[in-house]
Amino acid sequence: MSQPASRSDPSRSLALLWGPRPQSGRGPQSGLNSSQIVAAAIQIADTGGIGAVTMRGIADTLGVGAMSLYRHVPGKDELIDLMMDTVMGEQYLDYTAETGWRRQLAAYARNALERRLRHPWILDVSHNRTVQGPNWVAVLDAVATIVDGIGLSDWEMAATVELVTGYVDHAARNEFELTQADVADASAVQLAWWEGSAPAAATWMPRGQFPVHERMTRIWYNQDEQQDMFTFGLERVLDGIDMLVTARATTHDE
Amino acid sequence: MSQPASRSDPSRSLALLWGPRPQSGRGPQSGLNSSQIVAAAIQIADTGGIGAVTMRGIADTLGVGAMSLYRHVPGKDELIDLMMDTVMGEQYLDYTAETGWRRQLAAYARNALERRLRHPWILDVSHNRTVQGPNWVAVLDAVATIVDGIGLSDWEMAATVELVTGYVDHAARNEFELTQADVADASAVQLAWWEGSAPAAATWMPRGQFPVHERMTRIWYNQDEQQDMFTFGLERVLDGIDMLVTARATTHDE
DNA sequence: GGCGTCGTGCGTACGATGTACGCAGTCGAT
DNA sequence: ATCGACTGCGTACATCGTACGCACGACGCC
Repeated sequence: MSQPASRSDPSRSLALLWGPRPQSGRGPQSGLNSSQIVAAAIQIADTGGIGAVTMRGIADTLGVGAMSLYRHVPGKDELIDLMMDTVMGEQYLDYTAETGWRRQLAAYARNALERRLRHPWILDVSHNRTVQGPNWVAVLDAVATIVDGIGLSDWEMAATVELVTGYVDHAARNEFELTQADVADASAVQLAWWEGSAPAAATWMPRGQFPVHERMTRIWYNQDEQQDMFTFGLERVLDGIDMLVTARATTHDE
Repeated sequence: MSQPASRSDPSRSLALLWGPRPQSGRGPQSGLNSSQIVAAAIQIADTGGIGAVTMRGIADTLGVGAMSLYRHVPGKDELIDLMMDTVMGEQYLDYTAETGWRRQLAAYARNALERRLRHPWILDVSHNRTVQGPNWVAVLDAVATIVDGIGLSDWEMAATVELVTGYVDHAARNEFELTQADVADASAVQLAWWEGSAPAAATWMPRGQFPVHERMTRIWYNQDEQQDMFTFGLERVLDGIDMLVTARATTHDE
């Protein structure tokens, strides 16, 4: 994929995401379409991460030639935009079963976390790609609807949605990292270093120099803590929003 | 750089980050060292993003051959670990000039935001790299020290630090994105689409289908709003933490 | 039916990137 | 002086995205 240096024309992605599906013309009937390509790409990403997604790999999975993909998807950038919007389609949109904005936001957050953990490569797709397709927009609209009418200004609503979605991304990232074998390995190595149990640790580790950090390290590197940490952080964020909403209601009452 | 698929042995990075600098031996005196390589890499990244950092590019900048870099840095993964820790060294560590944990956390957050905006490529380095060097650990220790002794358990402290640092990452990402020409371009295109002013918009855009999202879009895509949004979000987070700290103090008083 | 054009699949080739391997030369220890 | 450690780096290779153009099938027009 293109690194965060530059990317292709966003109009190409927008046309793909929102435009009508191309109708068959005078040429031979195609045995391939963009949905199949996107699905294969998602499957590969789910298994091996975003880095494992190559045009050749997708072509192999589909049993076609690599270059034939380009008849249906203009480029890899566009393909990734399509992938992102496709998985966005898995996001639950209706939270009215929960009463009150707070419960609804919490439900959204948990659902969003699940989806990220099911497709953790989402977290590794550069955020330089803000081309939003129908599913993505629907999700944002659903979240924004939760905080609509609770007494916040449009600006505050926009900032609140951003705060919550950003929190989910961050939390998912942390939780996912510790499930990765190589990251778990790195964490284990570092934890061992800090605890002085690694062979070379005694040579270099400045034990005692970062006392608070040492106390925190055992918690940060413990995979079993992450679920509770998600809840902790979410409650803090919701508490903060709650204070604002309450202040708004109080001001409004006067 | 290696995509989030797998990465090199973390011990190599740890040894580089924490171990002693290699002493000159019997060979010719080297005109090159890892610090120069890291500095050149950071300069390239600051200018063109993390994607612009290539071993050949670094070698060109330093006027040496690409392969000679490998005498000093085992691989690109390790180089990036070094880069990360080096810029971490720019983070201010002493916030005692501010009174109270809340002001101190806010000061840390602002300083951390600045650093990220100065080196935005940080945000694009995969978080699969959790190998922490001396500077990184010092930063975490400093933040953790701010919340030490305010009545939270170790676990709560760890979660609080995670919440705040995650918030800064997310806020920086949003703020930085909108300064990027290509992202600004994508945003402008999309905003035009949503406002119906783009040439092809009338054909495909489902105007009216996502009413709340449409109201939010103008705010989200407006670069001038981001600074205020950072403050908004930070205050909400700090409010949430404050509620907990207050609750702890109240419980303690009883 | 024949011809021309559109549309599909895809092989070849190329630029870009990380890095394994090994050569040539310098330096220090014996 | 010799040998081994150490440095710089050229060559080559694997991998990856994709430009270009060939071959063939399908459709519309005459």
